[in-house]
Parts: sequence; structure tokens; C-alpha cells
Amino acid sequence: MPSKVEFVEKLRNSRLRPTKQRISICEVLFNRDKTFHFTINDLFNLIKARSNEKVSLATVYNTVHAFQKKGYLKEIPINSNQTYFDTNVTAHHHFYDVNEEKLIDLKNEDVGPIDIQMKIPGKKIKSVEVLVKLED
Amino acid sequence: MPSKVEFVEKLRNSRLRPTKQRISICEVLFNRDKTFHFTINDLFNLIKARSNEKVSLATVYNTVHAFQKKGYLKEIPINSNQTYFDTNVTAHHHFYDVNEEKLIDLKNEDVGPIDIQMKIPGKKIKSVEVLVKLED
DNA sequence: ATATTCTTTAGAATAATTATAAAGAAGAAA
DNA sequence: TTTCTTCTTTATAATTATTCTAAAGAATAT
Repeated sequence: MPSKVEFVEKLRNSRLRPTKQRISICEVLFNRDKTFHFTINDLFNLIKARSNEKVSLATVYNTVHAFQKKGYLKEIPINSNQTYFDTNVTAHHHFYDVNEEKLIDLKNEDVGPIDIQMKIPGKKIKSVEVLVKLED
Repeated sequence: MPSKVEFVEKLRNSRLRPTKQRISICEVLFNRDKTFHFTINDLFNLIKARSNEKVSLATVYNTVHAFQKKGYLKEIPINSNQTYFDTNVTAHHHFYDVNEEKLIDLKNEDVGPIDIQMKIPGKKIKSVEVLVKLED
């Protein structure tokens, strides 16, 4: 469990000023054992509930995007009305339960290696992601 | 190249009334050699340009969703501000060029088989899709 | 023909996200 | 410190994709 000081340092190292709002958001996002999947709205509500700091919605958007740019968060490609983010920034895959609108991590061992045998000149592969949609 | 009559039949078989708007949309969508990737807005503009029929935006939404439900179109899971659809409803994968915001089909031969070794009780796999993001 | 049911449509409503611009906080320089 | 500069937060407005609504129109069934 990282402490407040560690978050301050992490933020400073990324050239992001360690504001109390950002630290609150770090605590909600990164004080966890497991990977956390969330939408901006989820996060906004969690902060409101857990933290005593009031953080505006705009700041949640700003911060999530800043963290994404720094590589601390990753956007998960699913079509939903809301954008999903993931605290697990390593390459990994997902189940998406269409009925319950819930994401589940797939361990890398659970998916065989994926080899892409096609290349587009001048372009390089940024990521390879598998999305397995589940239904009842 | 399917003709108008064939679209009428296709629509009737799906218990969708063959209106002139739906036929226009069919012509734009399915009179093609290659797979077609599009957003609602793309489609709306194409119809406006190609067809003499005026089709309202609401109808484009309605029809695309109806066709999707009938299995004539497939939604492609990418995070973009707009929803992408595909006339290729078979299982296949995609490149997404992040810089140009363009989708490219991956032939099935270009991607090795994907085996998912994890099961969630009570849920069945609806689809398995690989999205390869490309950058410059 | 006529009734019924389905479609289309313009425009309003909704909802996620982004932009704005003023006030506040953090860091740097003195 | 004190001052200056730059970054951040915030409420609110603006934007944008999508869905809803309800009335008019078209297709099908009787």
C-alpha cells in the first residue's frame, strides 16, 4: 500500500504538482491489491464517498487523462456509453460481461500468444488487445 | 452486386418493411466489394451525397441498429468518440490507426488462433475480438 | 377500402466529455 | 520570507453523439 508521501513523490517525478485533489485520486485508484476497472463516474462517486476532499468532476477528467498520458492508467477499448479505464497498464486482455456491463481481467496465461502476421508500412504496433464478450 | 429487388427481399425476410429509406441505406452499405467500416455520421453523409433520397439522421440510427440486431452489421469495439460499424459480420480482427483514426481489416489468416482458457460459470462467449492499435 | 401496425421525421432531451476563464495553489527567484 | 510565474481547480457553459417523442406518412392485413 503506497502512502501519501509516495504519491507525492510519484506526482513530482512526473512533473505533476502534488495537489490534494490528485493525492485523493491516487489514494482511491492505487491503494488496492487488485486491478481496478472504472469509469470517470465510478471514480467521481468513489472519491465523494471515501475521501473528505471535494474534487470536481472536471478535475477527475483532467487527472485521469493526465495519468493516462503518464502511463499510470490505460483506456480499455469497449463500446459502452462510458469510457473505461484500468489501473493495470501492462498488456493484458479482458472479458466484458455484456449483460452486467462489467469488466473482468484475463490473466496473460489465460490467452494464448497472439501473433500478428501483417504489417502496415510506416506504422508500428502500439498494442494488441483481446476483448472477449460474454453473455448469459 | 445485389440489386434493389434483392434488398427488398432481404428486408422482407427479416420482417422489416422495405421502405425507400432502408433500400437507400442498403445500397450504400451493401453494394460493395470490400468490407465497409463506418460511423453513423459517415453513413449519413454518404447517403446525402450518393442517393437522391433524403434520409433523416434518426432513420439512419434506427436502421443501423435494426440491421445490427438482424446480424447484417456488427459493432466494432474501439474507443473513439463515435461508434464504428462493420459490414463484415464474420469473426475477424482489426487494426486501428490511432493517428489517422482509420480501421483496417485483418484477415483471419493474419492472426493466429486465439484460445481462451478461462471460463466464467453461467456465461458463454459471444465474441472474441483482437484490436491492434497502430501508431506512426 | 379501411384499419392496423410499422416507419420516418424534426426537433427536443439526455448524457458524456471538453472548453472557458477566473480564483486559488505550488514552485521559483529574489 | 515576498513576489512573480506557472500550473491547477472549479463551476459553468458548450459541444457532441445518441436516444426519445409524438405526429404525419407509408406499408400491410382485413
